[in-house]
Amino acid sequence: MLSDTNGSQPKGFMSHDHSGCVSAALAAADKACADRKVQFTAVRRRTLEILLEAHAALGAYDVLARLDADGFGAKPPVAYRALSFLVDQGFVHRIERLNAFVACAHPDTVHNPAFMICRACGTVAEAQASDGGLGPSAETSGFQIEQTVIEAEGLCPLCQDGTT
Amino acid sequence: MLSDTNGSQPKGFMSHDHSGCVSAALAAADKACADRKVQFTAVRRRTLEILLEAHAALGAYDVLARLDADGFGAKPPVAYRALSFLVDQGFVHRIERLNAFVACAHPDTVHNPAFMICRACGTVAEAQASDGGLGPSAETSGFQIEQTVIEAEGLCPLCQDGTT
DNA sequence: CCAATCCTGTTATGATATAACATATCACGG
DNA sequence: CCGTGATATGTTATATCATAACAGGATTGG
Repeated sequence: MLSDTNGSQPKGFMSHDHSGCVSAALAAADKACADRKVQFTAVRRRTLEILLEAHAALGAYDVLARLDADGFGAKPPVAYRALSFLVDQGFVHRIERLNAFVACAHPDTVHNPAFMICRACGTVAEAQASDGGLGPSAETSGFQIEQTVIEAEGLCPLCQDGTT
Repeated sequence: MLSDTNGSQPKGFMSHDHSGCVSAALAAADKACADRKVQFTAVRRRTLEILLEAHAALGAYDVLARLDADGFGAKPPVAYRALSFLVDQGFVHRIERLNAFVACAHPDTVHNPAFMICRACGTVAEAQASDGGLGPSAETSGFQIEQTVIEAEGLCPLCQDGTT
């Protein structure tokens, strides 16, 4: 199960002061939605906030439990729809490997995200991606790449000690 | 469903003579298992054969249905165990994006696979991967990469015409 | 040929995700 | 300010993907 509720998780893999970054990210999302004329409704805003606070990848049902606790609906579509909106807007990324969602670390810039997933502690760090070396193969075969998922699994610096 | 004993399914995205490649791959797996002293049992062999014949990514339950039809067990663990063995041995890859499995296109060489997935026809082509450009980020942060999933989604050459 | 190990198949359940529908809210032109 | 079409919410129900735990059977190696 993916869950993590405390308020000071590593970012990248370095600990950092996390106090202001939730509200900053929310404000940025507010602005982006206004610009794009899409509705940043209460569930959506709260869903993003949940992911920002967790500062970790959460499963849809983890998010759902929190939304439920806050008085939003308790049924899966409530969470999936909000998450899907946030992913579409680029505020959140889906981690295929974990069937989980994580708040975007660089919501303001267009980017092709890649992730490093610690198999011991579950922390997910976002990095800038390349095309995964697929460019040449794609060109040779005529495949038209629209999106590339890049997810590395391994051990984060903090887990390289005792952990197997 | 053994519909594809004919000789022209796409490989990569180019059609190719596919007639001998199933038995060749099975023979290679036979040998590899003998070398490694692991049991290449009937379910496992048939599971690999199913994926080779399909020459496409199949879900675990698709594989299971075929195994069932062949008189092997009909319950999920039967398929998941065989698939998990084949993945461990490197004969099959899991496509995270599709929750599906595909026979390895280069079973004899150690490789870091990457995939191109056509969103129109579902065909999956295997290519050689890089680390997805994560090397620098990983080094900076001290993350120790063990494995990288690289899956590109887009349109294969055959689907770039009328298809949405 | 016995025992340890590995493999198979089962029951049962858990975890993830979406379809389809009814109601509510919003955005905006009239 | 009100109607109307588009959008969002919440529900029921169900689909899809995956594994834990156990009993019995096959293999292998002494």
